Amino acid sequence: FKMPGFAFPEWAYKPESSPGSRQIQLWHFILELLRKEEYHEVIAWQGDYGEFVIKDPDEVARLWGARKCKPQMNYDKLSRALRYYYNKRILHKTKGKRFTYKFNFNKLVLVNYPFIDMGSGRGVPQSAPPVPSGGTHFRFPPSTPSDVLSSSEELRSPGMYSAVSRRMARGSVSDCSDGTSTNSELEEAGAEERGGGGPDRAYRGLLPPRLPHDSLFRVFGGGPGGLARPTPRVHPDPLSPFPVSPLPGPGLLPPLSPAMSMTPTPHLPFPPSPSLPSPLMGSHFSFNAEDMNHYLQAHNQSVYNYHLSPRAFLPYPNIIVPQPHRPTPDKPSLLHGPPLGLSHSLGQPIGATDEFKFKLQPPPLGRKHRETGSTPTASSSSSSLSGFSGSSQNLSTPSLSAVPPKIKVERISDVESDEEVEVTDISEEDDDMNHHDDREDDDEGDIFTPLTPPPPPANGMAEDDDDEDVFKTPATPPTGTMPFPLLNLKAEPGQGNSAPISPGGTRCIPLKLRFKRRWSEDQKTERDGEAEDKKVRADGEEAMEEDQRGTEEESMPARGAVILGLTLPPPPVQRRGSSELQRATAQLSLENPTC
DNA sequence: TGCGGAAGTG
DNA sequence: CACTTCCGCA
Repeated sequence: FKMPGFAFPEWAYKPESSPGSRQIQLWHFILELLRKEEYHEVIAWQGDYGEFVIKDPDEVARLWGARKCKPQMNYDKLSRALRYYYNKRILHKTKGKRFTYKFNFNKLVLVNYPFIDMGSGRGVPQSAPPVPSGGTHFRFPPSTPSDVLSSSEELRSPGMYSAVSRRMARGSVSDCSDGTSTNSELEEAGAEERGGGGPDRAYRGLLPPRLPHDSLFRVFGGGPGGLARPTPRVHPDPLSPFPVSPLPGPGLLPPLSPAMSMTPTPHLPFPPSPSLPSPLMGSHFSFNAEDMNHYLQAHNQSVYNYHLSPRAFLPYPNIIVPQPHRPTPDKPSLLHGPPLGLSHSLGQPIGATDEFKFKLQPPPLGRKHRETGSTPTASSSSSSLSGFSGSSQNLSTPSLSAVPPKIKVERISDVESDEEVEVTDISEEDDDMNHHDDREDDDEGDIFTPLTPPPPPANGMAEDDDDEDVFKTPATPPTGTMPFPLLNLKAEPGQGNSAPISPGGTRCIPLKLRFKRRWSEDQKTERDGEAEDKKVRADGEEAMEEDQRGTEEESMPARGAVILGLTLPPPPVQRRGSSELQRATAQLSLENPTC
């Protein structure tokens, strides 16, 4: 079935791109620590899905400092870095719990990181060893739209660790030998062995216990065809074939639906486990055979995915993010036109496809811009954003005009990218992207809603969907950018089949905007005051964001991570790559012994 | 404790 | 870019 086709651009495979190669990023590091039992004493999953607690801040800081060769590192600094992730939407703070943060895995994130096991916490002793294979590494999608565009050349950041997994198993979290003993510990310690239990472990590692794999699977299942894929990317990139699953594991599963094959769903349709116990830690997840299977499958998928770097997707419109499985496909299309075209290809029932954008950050503001405006504070009011030099185009900045009273506007300039980004960011937006259109947007709310797990039975899901948004694919870039890809998209080369939807249009933006507005409105209503207080980022968005936060915190969790699926592109595939990749990645691993 | 601006770094 | 460093505010 499908897989074969996945091809990604070469660059996607380049080691350089991989996360590993680049400097390790804090969140990668955190994830690594979390996956190792050895470190459970210092940091561990706890609570909701992506929630983790830094039990020993100083130690974590040390480890981090060691890794980065920054002996001066301390929790204060490390925490600043973590805070920095808030804007990127990689993390957020779990209020009320000390040293507790939470990954915004909800959706996409996992694309590359399918394996992450977050949560093992509860039910299992924290230590549940991650599956050996599952490496967690991967990278988020950082790119900004612009990047994407530019990417034509290659990508820079993509990366994924993955391959390494096996190696990883061993661990190498830290490396620099700074002397801290920890390092050594890391390496060996682990091991997974612990034993425990049988199967559990296995999957445990892979996913968070609760994740809704189901959804994933479902997604996959869906469709028919897989296919979707193939749009040919316009890009020059050579596609490299995706590696076939390298993993030895369970093997691939045929089951995956073709279309989705890669695509994981972004968010789960519903909360992972139906039973969410209390939000607090308690949850237990049960492991059922089914679950196991799911995990396994997931795993498999991940395999496929794992190498991908988000960026890779960018170019490809094909990628889709699976949406909740809604049976109805329609929606998807609805959404936007297909700017990219993309995705939708899914063909699957799923309707939703989204693209996701990788960029995490919204436009948090431009740092630099401040300069200009400098009037930092003051600005506000009047500020009209003046100047941004750069791009500023201003597009519309609709809202700007209305700047609320305290808003900070920071940069709006980026316009293009920013916008999208922003939009995307907003978490809920996915929906937008997806389409959502009509119906409920609530979803969003729902999504976040605590408990609300709508347990949709099987496919249901409908509504909710989206969730997070954090990472989306690149959809259309703002300006119409959709450069090549899009266009091409449509074009699908031969593949054609798939996409029922017509690719072509632009879809996203408008929607997004819409959503935003909605959100904004809604939320604003609710919160109003607050949101504004904070800063507003650019226009309306803020509202959303904030909303999210609030809601997210608690509720979000449910959705699990998502994995995105991607459909892959074309054909070209060749597979060569996998092994190479792995190899490369393997090396990358975390180690850097030498500082 | 946690937040986030600002400046600086490679 | 992704932090790191420093710092004031809460």
